[in-house]
Amino acid sequence: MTEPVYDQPALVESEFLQGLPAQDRVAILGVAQRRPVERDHFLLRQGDPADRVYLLAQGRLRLSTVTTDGQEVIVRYVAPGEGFGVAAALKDITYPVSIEAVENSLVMSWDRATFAQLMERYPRLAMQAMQTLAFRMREMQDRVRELQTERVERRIARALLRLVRQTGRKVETGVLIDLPLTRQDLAEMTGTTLYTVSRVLSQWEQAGLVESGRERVLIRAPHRLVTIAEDLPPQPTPDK
Amino acid sequence: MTEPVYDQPALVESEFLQGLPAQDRVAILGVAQRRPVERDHFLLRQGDPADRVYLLAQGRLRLSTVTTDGQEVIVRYVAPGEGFGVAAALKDITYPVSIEAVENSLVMSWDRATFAQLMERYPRLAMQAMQTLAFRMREMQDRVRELQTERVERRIARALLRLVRQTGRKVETGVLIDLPLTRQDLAEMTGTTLYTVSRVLSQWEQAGLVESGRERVLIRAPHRLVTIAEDLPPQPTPDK
DNA sequence: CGGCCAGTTGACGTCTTTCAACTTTGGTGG
DNA sequence: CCACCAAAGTTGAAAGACGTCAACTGGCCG
Repeated sequence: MTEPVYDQPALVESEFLQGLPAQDRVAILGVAQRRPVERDHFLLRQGDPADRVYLLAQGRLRLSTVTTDGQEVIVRYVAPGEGFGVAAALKDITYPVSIEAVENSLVMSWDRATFAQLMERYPRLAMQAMQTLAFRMREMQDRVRELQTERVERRIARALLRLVRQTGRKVETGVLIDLPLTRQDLAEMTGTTLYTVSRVLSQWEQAGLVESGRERVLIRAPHRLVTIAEDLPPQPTPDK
Repeated sequence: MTEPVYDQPALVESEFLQGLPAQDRVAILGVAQRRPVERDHFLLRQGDPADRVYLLAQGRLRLSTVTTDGQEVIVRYVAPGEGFGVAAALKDITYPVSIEAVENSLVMSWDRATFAQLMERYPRLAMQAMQTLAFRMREMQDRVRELQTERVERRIARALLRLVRQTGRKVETGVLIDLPLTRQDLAEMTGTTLYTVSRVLSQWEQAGLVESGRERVLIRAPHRLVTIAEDLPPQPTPDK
């Protein structure tokens, strides 16, 4: 994992470098700093000076904040090809999240000044950064709406479906969320407790919706999960 | 309110035009469309095609979404000098929020293509737009954290303090939130019900913290509200 | 003057958390 | 290779925060 990084599919198809000709992509990636981060290690901690813009080349990261009284909140998982730290490097003095690798990962990064120059030189890059920010903004807004209006069960369903989209891997019996994922993690994503997550998953397991074990969730019936997430009429039983 | 708009303090100090020389500001504002929106009227509705970028010159707006089952969520209030619709016009086909004037207002706007040209011509404008997005992003993240980890009372305290910062007006007995604000509005900002808001405000009124009436909230002891919002040691409780 | 809208408050229900005790799983070292 | 241990998960019971429903008050405006 040392040489051929520039033409990895994750980087070529990356939202981050979208719309840029191959030669510009190479130029931009060429001046990036590269750094491997091992599983369970932190790339940086909440409160560190926000001086770099990042792009994930390989692996998987988790961004989380911890409140003053110690409660953790998972802000999001980062997949290969996604940028992160853009907003912070642009606006803040320190990063508002801690960043941990949940798989062995490789991150590319530019310091703030370099990235500013790059954006100036490649306006397309600036445009992309902006669109990404706009997109994340929208996601956050949706999450606020969810938290304000929806019950726990539905929020968990949505969280799982998001994970399926981002890191789902098809297997014979369904879609596996290809990530070590504890009850606690799900709780921190949805604003509930690990106990409630455990109860909900148990119930779904009974119903044949999912199959879950230690740090592992397999979705057996994604469409039924969707009906829970969207409050559609209960599929198999058309009574009422 | 028809002629001298360009040099209004709200526009000069606007985050939106920050860092631009006066003559560029005039140029940018010069090509803007201007439109008054009367109190209780909608500038646009959730689902309308997102084709314009806006800047509020005067008045006050409320951005809100309504869920499929009819529950409303207030995303934020907009004060003079603030831009809005930037993320949507950049990324989406339709606006994700409805925008209503809570006071008689005047909005400036540019269509998407014009705004793109302006950003190209005045890179500083693009930079500002980006920083604003980054800032909003951070706010949203904070709100998610709040919703996930804090009790209703504290969320209401925080919401009021935010409103104080944005639209507080000093009067003899405290700080008045200078906006028609119902219990329902506060509930939609904090993810609770108007009943709970009413109970909390009543309780605070008993304690001499606030004074509230129909569509009106006056903060008598902001510092004590802060202790509720931040969970500081339960402050030396003076008599009263 | 009547109707309407915002607000208040009690009673009650329920979703979710909290606490505690327990089981299961998987990695590690003897 | 197996036993052990810590971490992850499960589940019952009880408490509590908050939502829901209903009845009521009060101010405002046509």
